[in-house]
Amino acid sequence: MSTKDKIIQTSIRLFNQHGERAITTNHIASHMCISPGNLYYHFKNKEHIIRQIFALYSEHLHTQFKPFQPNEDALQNLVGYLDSLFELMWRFHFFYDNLGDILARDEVLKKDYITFQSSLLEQVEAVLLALRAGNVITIADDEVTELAHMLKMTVSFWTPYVKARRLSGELAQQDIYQGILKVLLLLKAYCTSQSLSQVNELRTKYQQLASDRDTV
Amino acid sequence: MSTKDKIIQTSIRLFNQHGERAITTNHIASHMCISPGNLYYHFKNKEHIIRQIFALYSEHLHTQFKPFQPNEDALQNLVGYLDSLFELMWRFHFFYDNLGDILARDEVLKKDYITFQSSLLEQVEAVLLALRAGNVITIADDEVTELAHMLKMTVSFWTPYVKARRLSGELAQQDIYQGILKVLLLLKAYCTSQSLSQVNELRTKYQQLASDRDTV
DNA sequence: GTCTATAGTCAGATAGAC
DNA sequence: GTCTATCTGACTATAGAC
Repeated sequence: MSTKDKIIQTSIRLFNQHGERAITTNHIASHMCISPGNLYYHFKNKEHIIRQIFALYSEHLHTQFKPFQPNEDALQNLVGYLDSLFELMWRFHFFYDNLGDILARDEVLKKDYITFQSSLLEQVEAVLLALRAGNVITIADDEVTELAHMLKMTVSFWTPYVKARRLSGELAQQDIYQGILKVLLLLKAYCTSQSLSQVNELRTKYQQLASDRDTV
Repeated sequence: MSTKDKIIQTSIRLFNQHGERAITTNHIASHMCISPGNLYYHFKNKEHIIRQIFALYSEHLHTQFKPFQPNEDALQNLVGYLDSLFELMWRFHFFYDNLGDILARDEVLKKDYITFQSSLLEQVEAVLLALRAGNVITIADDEVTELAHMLKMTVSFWTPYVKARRLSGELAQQDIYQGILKVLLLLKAYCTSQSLSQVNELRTKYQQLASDRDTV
């Protein structure tokens, strides 16, 4: 792996562990056993490191989330979608721990973020409409956007919500499953009578995956 | 107003406007036209200012949220509860913009926060049970806690969610009403057939209050 | 209680040798 | 590409006069 890539990977790990604000460029360099000067050879400054991480984040999201194929099972597609989404939240949750602060310091990143979130909203709306077309949920047109926002907010802020409620900040895989359960809770309210039992089975599955802890 | 109180009020205002990280003790002092030395006469450091603000926040929450009286209209009580909650979120939203960071820097505050959130969760659960007792909602016992978490998360992170999606960070009263609508969306899914029309009326009311903008 | 002046600290970033 | 050495700037906090 190139030094540049190592800087990115180390930064992601340290940011997630200790928070973006607590980790300085010196910390990143010393964790990699390189000099601060070397780090600055590869990146103009800390903002540029974060921009690069954000690029990975949005790239991952765009490659993972293909639109549903009409002939596929809508519910099964949803499960894959959720898993990828929360995998992403797991890898980049530091970003949402400090979202306001990170965006306030970098106008360029903020613009990219807003653009990206707009397109993400449309994707989520498309998923909801596909679920409706597949008879998985029933939802009025004028509630689609509102539910999409709720889903997006839940996925974004679930990890900060969990982390804030425990003393040692470390996140576990189980916490992510709890978040998936919250998404399913949101969807459950819109399920058709045919899909309700399937969604309940899904919830049971994730409850088992999450059950190593008694949190939440 | 005492200098000490003015420091608190000015801090809240500046934190909400520009973010807690961006505002230094020097900013606070110079905005009040007092010296940094004077500020440090009244507060040991910035952490202590934030602790004091958190004390106001939790005090407000505890005084505003009386338990329901059994003979009162449960739905009407809920509306008052929501208004107070979002008033609080309006006044202290800077806290949730940077929650992870603020708590990571102050162990004492973090412990207080966790304790407070625990008791808040119980309050929300009590409200849900009261709504069920008042035939406003139907909900299974094992979903009460999960829904309470969703409500709490929504109220906490609605403002950061909104702020992150616009370039000028200023929040408007309408944004708060959009948040109330999200809470009502969550509850609507659990409404009884008797209460559904009332909740829909409530949603219409808040939609009008929020309609000066086309956001969300 | 309030001021001025300043010490201490540290993150962010650069210059120039190798 | 990488290092050492160093600088700048900003923020926190204190000392001592008024």
